[in-house]
Amino acid sequence: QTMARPKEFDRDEVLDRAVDLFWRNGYEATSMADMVEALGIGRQSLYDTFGDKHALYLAALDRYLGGPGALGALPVDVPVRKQLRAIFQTMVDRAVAHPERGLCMLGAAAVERCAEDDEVSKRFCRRTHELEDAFTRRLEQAKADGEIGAHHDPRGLARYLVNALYGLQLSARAHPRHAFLDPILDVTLSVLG
Amino acid sequence: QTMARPKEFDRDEVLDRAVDLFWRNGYEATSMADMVEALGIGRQSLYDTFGDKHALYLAALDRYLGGPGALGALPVDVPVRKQLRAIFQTMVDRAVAHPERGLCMLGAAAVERCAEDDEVSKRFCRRTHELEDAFTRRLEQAKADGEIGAHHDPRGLARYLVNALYGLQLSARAHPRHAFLDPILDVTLSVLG
DNA sequence: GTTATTTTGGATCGAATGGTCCAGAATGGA
DNA sequence: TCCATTCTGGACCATTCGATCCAAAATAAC
Repeated sequence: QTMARPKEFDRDEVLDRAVDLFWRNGYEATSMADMVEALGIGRQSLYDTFGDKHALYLAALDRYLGGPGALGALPVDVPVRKQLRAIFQTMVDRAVAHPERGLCMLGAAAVERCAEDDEVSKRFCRRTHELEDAFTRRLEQAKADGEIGAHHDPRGLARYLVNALYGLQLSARAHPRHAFLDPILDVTLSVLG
Repeated sequence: QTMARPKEFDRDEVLDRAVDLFWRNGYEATSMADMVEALGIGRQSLYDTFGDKHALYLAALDRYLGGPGALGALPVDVPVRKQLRAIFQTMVDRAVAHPERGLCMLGAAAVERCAEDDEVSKRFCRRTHELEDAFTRRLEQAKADGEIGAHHDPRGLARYLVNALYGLQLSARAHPRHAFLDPILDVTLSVLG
């Protein structure tokens, strides 16, 4: 077989720009014309590479989930309070640094499209679960190590933390400033005692 | 002047249906054709009464804010813990009862349109402030009454509560079930001591 | 060099969009 | 009764949407 003409663009590079655009403007508000312009590739190349708009959106969402939205590891050799504080602080820092895009592309996707898009819904539920499980495991370890009191319920605590993290998504949109968001973290993490 | 032919529909009734549609599908995903069909009035009547789509959206949003999304009073003669628990529980109950529409129309509006719509942004910031102030005032009173410990910071606590409330918006979308959401409330409210 | 295959981007498609026009129906005042 | 005014709903408009077509350019295998 012949290899013919090679692509003139890098797929992942283009996808990153698509992530940025969808992240900032959402699905419906982003037209394929906007995409062609922002991606800097031809219309036909775009359709050939990614399929239709919906497929491009899912590809961008998955790229986000494996990149900026990736689930960091939770090593057990770090004090749990410091660790959780760092995770939350990172989220706040990102929200303050990029107020124009929401805190989390997946969260925005869930709000906009969960009702009409099972693929988005599936990813959102899956990621919510992963997040909850990661927190739960870490908190169980912390409980076993005596880092947190024995009266704590790791699973409930984990859900609580995920909920707080989700709350930051909206709080950050109202006030993307450290002076507003940091005190929320203090109270949120104070339940660990 | 003559009065001519009276309208055949009730403005608020129609607006309620518009709220329901925008609430469920968002702004971009709702077409004016959908609106005409769902509202049961003629296209021209719709435009004559509310102006264009954007104006209709803002009218619906304001109707929501004065109706289902209205800020309840926070009387000081009710135990503050029971009061807050009731507020949060009401939100959860509503989310469980209507999983197809998000927890709060304003929250969805903020996520979808804040970046490109100053009017929406303004309403979201204003309401966030109102909510925070209402909680703050109630918590200050509770502190003065000795209902909560003297070490608490009412303002920080209020922001924390608003953040938790916002978090429910997303948590409820992932799992609109009491078994999942109720434990979150327990932990959230446990910071009051 | 020739050829087969692929990329590329402009042209273009039908459908859907938000919005307007207009003729006719319905009403209250004279 | 007649008229002025308003409401109503179908027809209609220009634009934009997502998506496709097609001819020209570019490349690897032969």
